[in-house]
Amino acid sequence: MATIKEVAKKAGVGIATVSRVVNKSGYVKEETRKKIEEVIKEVGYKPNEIARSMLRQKSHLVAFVLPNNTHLFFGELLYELEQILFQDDYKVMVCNSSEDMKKELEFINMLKNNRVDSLVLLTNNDIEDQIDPKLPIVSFDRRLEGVPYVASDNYGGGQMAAKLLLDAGCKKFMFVGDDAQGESTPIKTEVSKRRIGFLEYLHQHGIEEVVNYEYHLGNYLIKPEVVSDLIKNNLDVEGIFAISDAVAFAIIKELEKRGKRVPEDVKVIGFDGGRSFLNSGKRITSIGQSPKDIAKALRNTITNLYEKKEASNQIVPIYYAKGDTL
Amino acid sequence: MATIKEVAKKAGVGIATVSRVVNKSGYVKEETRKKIEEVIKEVGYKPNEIARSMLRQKSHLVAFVLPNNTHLFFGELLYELEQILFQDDYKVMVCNSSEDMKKELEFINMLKNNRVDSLVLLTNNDIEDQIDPKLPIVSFDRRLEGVPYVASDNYGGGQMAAKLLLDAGCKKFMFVGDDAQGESTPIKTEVSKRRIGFLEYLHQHGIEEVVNYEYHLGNYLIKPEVVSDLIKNNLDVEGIFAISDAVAFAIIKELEKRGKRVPEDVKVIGFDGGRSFLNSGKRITSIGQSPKDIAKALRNTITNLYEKKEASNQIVPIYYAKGDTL
DNA sequence: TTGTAGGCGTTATCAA
DNA sequence: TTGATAACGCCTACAA
Repeated sequence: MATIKEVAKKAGVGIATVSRVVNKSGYVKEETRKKIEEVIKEVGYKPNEIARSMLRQKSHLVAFVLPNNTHLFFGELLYELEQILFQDDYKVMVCNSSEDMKKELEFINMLKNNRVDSLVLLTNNDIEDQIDPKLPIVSFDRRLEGVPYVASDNYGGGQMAAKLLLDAGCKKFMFVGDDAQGESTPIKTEVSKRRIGFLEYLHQHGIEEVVNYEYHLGNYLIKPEVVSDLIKNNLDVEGIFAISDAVAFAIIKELEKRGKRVPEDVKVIGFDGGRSFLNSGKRITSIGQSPKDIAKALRNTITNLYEKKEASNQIVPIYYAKGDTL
Repeated sequence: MATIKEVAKKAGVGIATVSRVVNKSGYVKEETRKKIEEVIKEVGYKPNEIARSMLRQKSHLVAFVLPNNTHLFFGELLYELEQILFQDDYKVMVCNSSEDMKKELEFINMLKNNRVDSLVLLTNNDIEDQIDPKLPIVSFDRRLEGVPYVASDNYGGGQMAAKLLLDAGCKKFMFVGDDAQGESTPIKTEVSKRRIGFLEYLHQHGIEEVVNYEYHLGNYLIKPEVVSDLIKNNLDVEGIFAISDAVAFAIIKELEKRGKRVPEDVKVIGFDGGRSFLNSGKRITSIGQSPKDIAKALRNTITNLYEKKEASNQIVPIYYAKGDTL
């Protein structure tokens, strides 16, 4: 790779002049510019971004630490984030933690060394006290002391689900989720607010008794046996809100296996937007999160953090994704 | 961020000594080492990887240019590649081109500037003559003049599909794919070999007449009308090989809509491994590609390219992914 | 309008 | 055993 020095020598000028041409800064005689541009084209010179990074103390790199980019919603988020940051000339490093906290910390460390401009963190681990709030971290769907965050309007989504089921005439309700609120871990992700919004809305509308099923967090999967038992023991439920489309899907399958019709006998609402299960025949009615809007919010938060040195949190609106299960 | 200089000053030594401690190179008196290590911990010093990159002329960065990381198979490949390169301390930059050739070229350019150690390219565009073979590029499922490549054994996969359908007793066959061999574009991706392997195997076994349907490439999607017409006009076909699970899925749905039973009346084989359609009720029988093995092959090719300065191509074995449609 | 020189944070070489 | 010092490639005062 040609360097600025070689270009300068070949053009018979000083490196500063070449730099001026490359960066279109300062005055350069037209003739000199022409000459230099010729040489640049000839040798295929491109400024070395690493050297620039060092000088500017800015790498134009953003890291995205997430559990797994093959999870559809996370993948979408990665995609949109990359797309939007591309416009600002940022590159995105993917960092799959596979939910492993040790790996998350390793990433955070590596990134510190790499002087990444910003790190977007998506984690469910008990990592809070290991994070230095001075690092340029932005968290998604999770509040961490001193770290700016972006989250979907999970609470509003829970309320919306409750309202929809209520308006559809349901009398008996159930929530199913793995947000692990409470006992097993001290973690409280923003996702828990789906449950809270749902329950509170129902309470406010006179519904006291709601089946609230909470299973252990892990890989975003729910075990078939668990679903089976759950449905078997609650065959009188008419409206179900599941914490994700994946859980909703599992529930619907089980309901149908037991002879219940969806949505005639039981109505089911998922969360994420229903895009994951387009192949399942039935489109899941869902509370949608927009990866694109979230990506935009993340971009803004990153920019704020970097340019204005101030934290700014953002709640991204959710939307009603009509499907066939309500 | 503390620098080596600050550490040196604080420890009352020269920077070279600190460097020796950090890199465990050269001799350092035990006492000095202790002192320096203390200071390092105290100020939280981490060597700046950017400065190191500049000196070493190596960035420890690999870029993966692909159409879209939300496409399941590509997402899996990204995931596995990231996992495997993580072991070697490489970071992976995602570069979604959205099939846009201009963007692909922009990425390649950016990466040149960023002195990325290697770039994995996955493209279906007519990009061949715009690529400088001197760049550290590794191509997946596509041969480009002078560029080392990794590909699945697409030809073998086509043969395997043919054998399976033949062994299952099918008499009349069809291939459906968007590999766009021929007319509309000069591109010939490795994926075309699925078709070729399939057809050649059948010919070799005395089957002359095979319905060979080729639709236009674009977004890896097949239009419902196209599938509908296709099936309507070929209701006597008994064995179908689709270029991807997505196409296979569309075909199966259409077949069932028209009262054909799968696999009783018509047998269908897809390509990719059937993982994308686990929710569709029926598991698609498929020729599987292993993202993990491909990632390993890519890693090896990258390493070869970098360390031995020589190109080495690799064909990754496919496997039989048994499902319900054969 | 142009060139020289200093510095970004490291590592490696060479004296001391 | 240790410490200056010269790179790595670039940008930006400051001088000329």
